[in-house]
Amino acid sequence: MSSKGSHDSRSNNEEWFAEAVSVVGEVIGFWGFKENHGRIWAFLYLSADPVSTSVIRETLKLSKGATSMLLSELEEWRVILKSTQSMGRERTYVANPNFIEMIVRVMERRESDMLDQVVLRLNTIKDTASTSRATPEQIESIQKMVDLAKMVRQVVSIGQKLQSRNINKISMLLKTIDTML
Amino acid sequence: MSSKGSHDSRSNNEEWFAEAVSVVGEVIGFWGFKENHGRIWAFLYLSADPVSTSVIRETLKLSKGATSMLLSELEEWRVILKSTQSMGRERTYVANPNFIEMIVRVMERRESDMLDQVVLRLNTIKDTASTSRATPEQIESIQKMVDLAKMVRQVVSIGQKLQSRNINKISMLLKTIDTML
DNA sequence: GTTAAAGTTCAAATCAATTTGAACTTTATA
DNA sequence: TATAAAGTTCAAATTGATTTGAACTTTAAC
Repeated sequence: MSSKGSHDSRSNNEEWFAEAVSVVGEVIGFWGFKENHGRIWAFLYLSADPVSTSVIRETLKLSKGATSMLLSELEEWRVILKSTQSMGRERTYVANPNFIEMIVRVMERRESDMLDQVVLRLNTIKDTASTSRATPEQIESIQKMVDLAKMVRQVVSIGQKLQSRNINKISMLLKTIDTML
Repeated sequence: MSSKGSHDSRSNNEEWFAEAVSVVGEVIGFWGFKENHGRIWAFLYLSADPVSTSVIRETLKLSKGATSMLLSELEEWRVILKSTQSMGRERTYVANPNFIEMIVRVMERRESDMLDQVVLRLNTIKDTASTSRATPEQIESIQKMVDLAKMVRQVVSIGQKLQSRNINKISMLLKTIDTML
């Protein structure tokens, strides 16, 4: 009766599976996204085959509305992908397996506009301050904040370039940098 | 009447000053801390002299309780420092001017425990999965998540080492890395 | 083109994070 | 050491984020 699809019956109802989904959810939640973004991604990442919307919804105990919104956000960010094969008339999804790409793309999207805006606003503030009775120290402080915002932007842009590389290569690069310091 | 201290009467009631405090608050809030942590830090950073608790409270429109809690958190993180000189019987504070130290210290504190726990939990999950009917692909997926968590830890540790250096040096390092890619 | 299942939207409900303020403790000066 | 101002604590209130589900739109099988 319960073995309609191939997913209920496999590992996704095991203890370790639920725990893994939960850990990833917590981490993603900690890092400023919704816990359920992480849970969905982890569920798909640990599933061998594409998973249908209803299986996601039922396994993770989400409402129809939440499932729809979360899936379209994740897809927009390319953290998950629509699979070509579909179960009946439902869509199915797979995880984008490239961790770095996923993290960086989402970070980039979130931070870039914000950082650009901050630089703009701080520059305007600096101009206004210059024509007011701000001290040179205050102008300098604002400039330092501009510099920091620009530096963070630089880090994000490096992250972008790292996208295509795998974790081992990046780890090696990081070790090299570490010994340079 | 209102010129008891030296702070009301200076630039902290100017438009650009309020705007700067607000921008920093938004950024800090965006980056997972409380907006008021950022507002207090910015206020102190842009003030020439140590600022008393009551001036902070009144300028930023915070309650007594909130002010107390926010200040002790910021101080615990060494984002701000108690000044030796005090206004009457009140404490006064100054900003820790080292941006990088501030950001990295707080990041480090927030992420480190979490990452260690994640690595631990994922390793436990991997063990359990191995003795269950998890596929080799699933075990490998979990291993990749462990590797990622460890890599992020590495990044945090590099950040720690960058602490003492200034923004220009780091910017140059980042440009070097960027061209290496 | 009907129809029924899947997907979307968004206002209301729920849940979580932050702030308040009154009661309390600590501290400094008289 | 008495006292009054500063600082702390934490339960309740507020504010903000997330989720739900009912009404709606889209899609694809017939």
